[in-house]
Amino acid sequence: MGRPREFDADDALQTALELFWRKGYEGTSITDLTDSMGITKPSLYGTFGNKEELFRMALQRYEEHYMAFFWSALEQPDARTVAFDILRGFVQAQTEACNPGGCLVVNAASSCSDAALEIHKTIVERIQVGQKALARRFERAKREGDLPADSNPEDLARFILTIAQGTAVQASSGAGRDDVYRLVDIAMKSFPSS
Amino acid sequence: MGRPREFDADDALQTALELFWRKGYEGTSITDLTDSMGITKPSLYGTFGNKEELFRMALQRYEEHYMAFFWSALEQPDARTVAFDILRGFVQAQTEACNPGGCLVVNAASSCSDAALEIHKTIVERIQVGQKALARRFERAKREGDLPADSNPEDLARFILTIAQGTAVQASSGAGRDDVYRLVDIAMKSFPSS
DNA sequence: GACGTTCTATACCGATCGGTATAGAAGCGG
DNA sequence: CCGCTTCTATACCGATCGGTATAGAACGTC
Repeated sequence: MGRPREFDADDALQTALELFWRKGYEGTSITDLTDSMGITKPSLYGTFGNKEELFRMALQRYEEHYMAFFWSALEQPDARTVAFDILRGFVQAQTEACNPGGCLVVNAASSCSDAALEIHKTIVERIQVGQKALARRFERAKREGDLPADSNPEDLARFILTIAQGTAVQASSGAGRDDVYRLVDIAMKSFPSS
Repeated sequence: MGRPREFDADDALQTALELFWRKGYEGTSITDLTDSMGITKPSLYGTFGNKEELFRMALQRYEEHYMAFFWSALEQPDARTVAFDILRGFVQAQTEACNPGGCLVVNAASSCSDAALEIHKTIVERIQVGQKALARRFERAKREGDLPADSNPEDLARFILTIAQGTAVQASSGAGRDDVYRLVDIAMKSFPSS
């Protein structure tokens, strides 16, 4: 009942996601958003609440649409394949020509004026969730004899995600995909096997 | 001649540097700056020009005071020591208790509203300068037989700086110094020797 | 076709953004 | 003490920030 909205909320959210991805949370203004989404401010606030809620929805969409590879990589049979798939997945997302460069999470992790403290906390928390999940996967690998008995799963998880975060900065700075792929190959030499 | 200024410009610049370091370029407002520096806006503009010039001066001071280890590391005798010293130096600066977390350059590299495009360009350029210098050092090492003949100096330089950028994100996210030191040790396993 | 509901358009809100005009206070050489 | 210069304090500038009040337009229901 009532007047139907004249825009597709999903399309609009996707547009917002891309803006936040490219310009960060604080670097993206409401006017930027409404202009690109092709809607007016009351429509934005009526549909998405406010800027912070909109960002959180965009973040969730980002994880679902662009970070899905992470959770499927965890299901790979051996630790080395898990690590390699994760790194390749990150690089692919960060350097896709049709995507903004870098990583929405890493870009947002650095923007931290006092007003955006809550956003920053959320971002850090999302990173921790991924890191913990990867560490648990590596613990399992260690139990299964898939990683050496003297290896430290937490350290390895931190290592892999640090590489991913570093490549995000590289991608934001204009590094090419092939450059970063070779970098992943170098990093993987550190990864213990069997 | 004329009335002498009532504050120490160097102290004020240091304060500005720490603010930019912690909150990024756009996350730091003029009011934040004047409050922390203990001076008024006309004094700030009279002494430092404007916000962008102040940031550039802070950036220069940052490189001189906190990134000096980079250039002295380049003078180490072998490539492996160069790489290791650079990584340890970055981690030390990024996790020093009396410093803000992370890296001023990396934090600023991600904040990119339309208004800060020039700052972003400068930041990317500073990263490239360091990366090129390191690549040249590795080229020399290759000529000197210090690195394998089939190694790629540019890729190795990118690898080292990617680790440094990744650890900056980790440090901004609250990782401890020892955690990151162990991470450097893992990364260094990838580094070719002799 | 009137009604209640939901969306849209315009115009506006106080607060803050980076930056500055103006006037007075503090030092110098004469 | 006097200019002259330089810094400081207050008060202000237009623009933009995130967010909203109000009125009208577009639907389904009765």
